[in-house]
Amino acid sequence: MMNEAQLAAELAFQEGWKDGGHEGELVPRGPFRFSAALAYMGRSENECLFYVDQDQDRVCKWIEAGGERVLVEIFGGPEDRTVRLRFLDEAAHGNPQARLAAARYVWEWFDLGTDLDAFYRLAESDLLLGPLTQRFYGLRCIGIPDLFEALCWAILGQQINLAFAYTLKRRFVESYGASMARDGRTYWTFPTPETIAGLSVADLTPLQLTSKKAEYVLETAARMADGRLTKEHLLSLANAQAVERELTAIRGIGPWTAHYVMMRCLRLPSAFPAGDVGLQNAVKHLFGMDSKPTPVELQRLAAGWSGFEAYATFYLWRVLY
DNA sequence: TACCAGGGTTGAA
DNA sequence: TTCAACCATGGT
Repeated sequence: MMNEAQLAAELAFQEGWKDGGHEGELVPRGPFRFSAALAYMGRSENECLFYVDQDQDRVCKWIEAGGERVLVEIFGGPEDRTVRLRFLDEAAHGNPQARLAAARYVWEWFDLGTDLDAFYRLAESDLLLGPLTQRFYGLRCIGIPDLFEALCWAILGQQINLAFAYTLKRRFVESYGASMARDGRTYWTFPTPETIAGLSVADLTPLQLTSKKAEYVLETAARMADGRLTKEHLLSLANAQAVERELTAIRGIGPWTAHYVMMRCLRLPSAFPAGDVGLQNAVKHLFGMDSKPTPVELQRLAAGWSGFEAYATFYLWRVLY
């Protein structure tokens, strides 16, 4: 069952998606620049779940969605303001279902259903955010639509630098994900909860996960594999507090991880990883402070961002990463 | 070589 | 309820 917000989101997608057979176009709501998305996506050379082409004008991904796997090339439309998809599998050309699933995935991934104007209006009078919305105009909060992938990525990235987090993800994906070779490239999909749930700590520690992280990932996989934890259930909860409670009840998922996933997967606008080191460093940098702001100081700043904390966080991160 | 990194759990006070 | 100790390992 969809709630009201989910229904509105679905209608916006259907309005925005123009299926043209072997190609298609997504028309976002409100301000958007494809190049801003791509600049963010190309930040790590070590990304293993999609390719950003060297001339930086397109991204290719083997998308797994709605029971379909589709190889898609994603590039900018007229004036950088829409997203165009090219389906590289001939099978997809005769399969509207697969094209729809892939388009829906990209719509969510790029957060094309959010009207940024509301965020920009709020940022106008904000000392910190105002300049950022001009600098990164049209940037969407690039997400992680798959819940298991989002949770694993957040857990893997706990308390380590981003470069090493990417290395861990690559090892994890290349050890237990599915792959397909095409045009000299290997495309990977993220491991399924079912696959990971069948492993033990000893299978994961050789990848350089700490044994704690291995336990956390296995526990998360087990819960998703047997249906105790689903994205649909989390989305059906009444409010962000309830989602946070549900997530932090899982060993290895604290407030930071919960809010990170609420922000990048569940798309809750008020998600806010207040203890995040990157967030603290961004504020320190922008204000020219001698030391990082405390979580309390950060919360005070964020009081003016009510309802847009997630976007504020993403724009602040963009300053450093 | 220290110190830090897009944290979390545990157990004592 | 709060807080320090501990976890462990690559990057700089």
